[in-house]
Amino acid sequence: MTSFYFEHQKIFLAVDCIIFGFDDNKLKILIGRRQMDPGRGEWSLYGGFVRNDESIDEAADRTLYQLTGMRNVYMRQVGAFGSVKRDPGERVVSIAYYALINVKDYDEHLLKEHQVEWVNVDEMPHLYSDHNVMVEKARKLMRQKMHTEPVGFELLPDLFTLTQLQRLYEAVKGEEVDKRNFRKRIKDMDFIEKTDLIDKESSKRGAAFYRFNKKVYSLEPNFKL
Amino acid sequence: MTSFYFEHQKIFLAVDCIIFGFDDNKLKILIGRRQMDPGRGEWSLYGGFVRNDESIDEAADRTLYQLTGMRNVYMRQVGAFGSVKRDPGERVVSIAYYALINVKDYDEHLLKEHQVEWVNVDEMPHLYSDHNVMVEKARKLMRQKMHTEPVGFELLPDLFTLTQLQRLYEAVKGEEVDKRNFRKRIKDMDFIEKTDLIDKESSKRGAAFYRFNKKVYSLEPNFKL
DNA sequence: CCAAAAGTGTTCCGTCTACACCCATGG
DNA sequence: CCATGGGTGTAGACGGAACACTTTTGG
Repeated sequence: MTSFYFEHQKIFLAVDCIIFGFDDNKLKILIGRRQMDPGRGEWSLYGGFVRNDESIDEAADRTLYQLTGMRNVYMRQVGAFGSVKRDPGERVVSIAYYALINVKDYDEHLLKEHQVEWVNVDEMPHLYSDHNVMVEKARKLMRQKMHTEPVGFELLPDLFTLTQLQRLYEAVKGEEVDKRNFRKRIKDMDFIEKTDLIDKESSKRGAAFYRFNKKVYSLEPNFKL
Repeated sequence: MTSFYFEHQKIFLAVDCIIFGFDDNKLKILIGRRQMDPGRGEWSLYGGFVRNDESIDEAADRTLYQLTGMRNVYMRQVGAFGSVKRDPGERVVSIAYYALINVKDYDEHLLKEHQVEWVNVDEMPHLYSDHNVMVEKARKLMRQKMHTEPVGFELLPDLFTLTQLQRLYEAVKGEEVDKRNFRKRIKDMDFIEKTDLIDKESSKRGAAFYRFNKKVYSLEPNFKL
């Protein structure tokens, strides 16, 4: 009965990760020098092959874990990329995923171990194969998501100041936003809670730390920025 | 050198098509009874396997051509679906695509030949495997697209009346829209051109036929509905 | 003559945008 | 004492939503 399948061809299936981080008021992506042929030495996204005993989402999670040691990271599929000649070696179809992580959670040692670096999204070098296309599509999807769902907090520490949050949105949009209008919108969202804690790092006066309250959000999910 | 690849596993890769049509003021999808095991007899999207010598987009085009005999159809990727057990027979990862076609261009004979039917999107039966999930995601993406890019015309004849266009948007949104506001927005878009032709079919008075002018649109692509 | 769809503007309201000054503190 | 970032309200512009009547003609 299953012989039906075997008229057909199997194909290598990979995942590639576009890992976003936010640091120094800039949106960044984790990329590295490819350590294998073909394309050895070229800038590249981090990726891996999909195994037969795991879903594609699991393959993405596993690949991200290999690189960052992090689990339960916010990841979303960007899409499948399947030109015949996209990989110079073999025919490989790749499914791109983007991930949002807090740069501070990332173990610095791993940067060197895996030969990867945080690179500003606006200064992306030429990447291996079709990876630049993946990055652009990921940015587009992520930007959309950021304005309709509270996913930006994945890129920040648990405690953040409103200025940090604003800078994040500016980095994602690629343009400055008005401070008062921004804070007005924040006030309308009860799930962005002011804490008693004060950040003394970034200013002399000190800025209130805020926190995203997931439970409050789930009661009335109305996010708009 | 390429031996690097062969540590890894190959996987069956398929495409599934969500084919949208607009008829009788309803948004419809072309589905059929599965004619093969596993799942024989269940409602299902039309699909096919990706070959090693074609891109995934080409596989989608080819699959659509097999079913409809149509080329150069508007198609967009919905995403990859890759649970381990999504196909009861073998491990198959599938990439879903949605297509927009004009129902009138579709050869009725092919309906019977391939055992497929136009089914109202709001009355979708249970479909094989994860096909219902694919359909929902396709609807969501298509709805978004319809409001920001002039793709609705793919679902209509070359000549259409404003009422037809409005009914289409109502079907996609799932709610009625105001006739005057709708027509006001149309007037702002120079690439939706009134012709001298009159439709006498749908009303006694007769309604002006309009046409989408692709060239005018490309000069100043500002679509919003 | 009437049912059925085509066609046409104005007002209101809520939302978004622009905009400037005082505060607190570390150095 | 001053440089630096934190924090706050209002007015005007704009865009979207609501809304009703006249026209044409086939049957």
